[in-house]
Amino acid sequence: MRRGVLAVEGCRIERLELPRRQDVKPLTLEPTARAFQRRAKGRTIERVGRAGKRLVFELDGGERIVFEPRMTGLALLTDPPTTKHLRARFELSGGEVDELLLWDRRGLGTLRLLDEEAYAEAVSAKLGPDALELTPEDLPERLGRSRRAVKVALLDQAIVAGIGNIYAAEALFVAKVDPRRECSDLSRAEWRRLRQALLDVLEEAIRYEGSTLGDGTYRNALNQDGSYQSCHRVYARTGERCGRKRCRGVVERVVLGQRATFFCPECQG
DNA sequence: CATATGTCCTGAGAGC
DNA sequence: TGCTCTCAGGACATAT
Repeated sequence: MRRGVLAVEGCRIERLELPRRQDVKPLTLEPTARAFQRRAKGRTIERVGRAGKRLVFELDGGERIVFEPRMTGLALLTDPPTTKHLRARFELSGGEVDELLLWDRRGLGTLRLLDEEAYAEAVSAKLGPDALELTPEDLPERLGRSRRAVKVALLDQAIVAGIGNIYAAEALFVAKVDPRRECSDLSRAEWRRLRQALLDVLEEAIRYEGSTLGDGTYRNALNQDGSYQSCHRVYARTGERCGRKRCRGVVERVVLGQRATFFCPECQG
């Protein structure tokens, strides 16, 4: 998502529109709309960064705009999937593109404008190391004594930042680790495999521009489908044969920590 | 302190 | 057709 909107770097925010409709709940904003618009206006977006799953627009002057898309939020440079769920429109000047749109069907996402202190407190301090920069020691150090199911722990952003439900399931499959296993039961070798699987799966998914599921949730910044869904080994493949050579298993679905979890009970020991 | 659960919101698809 | 039910790239407040 970050790569798709890199073109807004160097752009100046001329105006921020926050469309409101009575048939959808307004975007969760901090601070309030007027203050947000006033503080954003005239600022230049110096850099587009990322904090786990959040998109971070670093402004001149040190403030940051943080977009947290949750399930169905998108950042776009072109027309969104529907106009009904357009949540914000930044009118830009002086750069490669002239607008940045934030769209969110379910509206669970948030948009915040934070000074450096608030950012450190409300964002940085709440996130563990980034999943793409995990060291071999991070997982065993942070989870080695936890009694939680390993899949639930991987989704905890304070442990590791950036892992979502699809990629937790896929990485556990690649690493041959049962998602239901208690963290404290995993061996060093399993933690090592899991780290490598997370890096591989996430990097591959980024190259494929994410997973567009059946309801068309995730799209890239140009409102095009991602293609990683065709690479899913277990996610949403309940009842299908495990793709691993010589494995006779069938993909199962269980619920762990309120989230659907897919795995092969045969080869994920 | 660590871990579990309910809740926020909208729309698609299944089943009757 | 129209209804109800379940489910969904997530995170947080609150309870235990």
